[in-house]
Amino acid sequence: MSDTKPVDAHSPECMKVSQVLSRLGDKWSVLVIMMLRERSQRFSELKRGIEDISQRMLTLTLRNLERDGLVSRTVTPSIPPRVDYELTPLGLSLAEPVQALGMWVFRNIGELSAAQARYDARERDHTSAA
Amino acid sequence: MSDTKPVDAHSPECMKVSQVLSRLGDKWSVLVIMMLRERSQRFSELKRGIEDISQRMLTLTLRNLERDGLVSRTVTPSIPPRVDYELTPLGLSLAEPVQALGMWVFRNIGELSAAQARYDARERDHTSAA
DNA sequence: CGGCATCCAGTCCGATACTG
DNA sequence: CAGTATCGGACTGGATGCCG
Repeated sequence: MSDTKPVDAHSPECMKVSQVLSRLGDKWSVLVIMMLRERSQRFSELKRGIEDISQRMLTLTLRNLERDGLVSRTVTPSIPPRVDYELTPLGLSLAEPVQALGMWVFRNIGELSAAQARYDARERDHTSAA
Repeated sequence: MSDTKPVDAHSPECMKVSQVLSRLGDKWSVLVIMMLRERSQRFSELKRGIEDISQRMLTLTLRNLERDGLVSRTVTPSIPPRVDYELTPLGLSLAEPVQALGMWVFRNIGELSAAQARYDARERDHTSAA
């Protein structure tokens, strides 16, 4: 890219980037993507895999991902019904940069936590030094 | 990479990843990071650069980034006061994977929009076919 | 100029209950 | 098993006004 003048926050492109970023930033999307990266899974597998996600939020998250074309939904009309979710090629390709970001965080957890601790400590000083 | 068993959603690492992701997912953080990627900037430069950000949100966003050690804040006690913000090395290194993600979105805007349009069209059918 | 405090609307998300 | 509907609390983000 090498955009020398980088941010035109109003271009449709930037809007889309924000949009995707806020999807990824929601509470569960990335977790779901990461779970599906390995293999397609049923609704209840995902639910168990993530544990403290509510049924409602899992449904909503999957719908959103589906809408973005990142996840596909396959209904098998048996009894009981069975629904499998899997990453589309698009979703799979997204998983890569997401993973890269995850690795960055992983590498820098220490720095991050230290910075936060420092900041909070300074905060406390200011507040208590009244 | 090549983690065969990827998601332990309850590990402190994953919590941190989520945390950072939701910071990036908030409305303005990425925009600010991208603006600072080029050069350090004053509060009002950032404000003008992003335009429809409110003063309040710019302040909050910067505080959060500062807390995470991604941005440093330099006060010059002149009159009128002057405050410069710049990416720390940590923030700069974060900008890379973020940029990668941005590029992914950029490359896939078409797919994304198409998928959304398709989904929404199907939605409308279902709803109107009542 | 930079920033905090207040107030308020909109949204997100969890708990619960019900359906095919 | 998978999903929808409803409600209520918490949080996010915008507008405004005041302060150093």
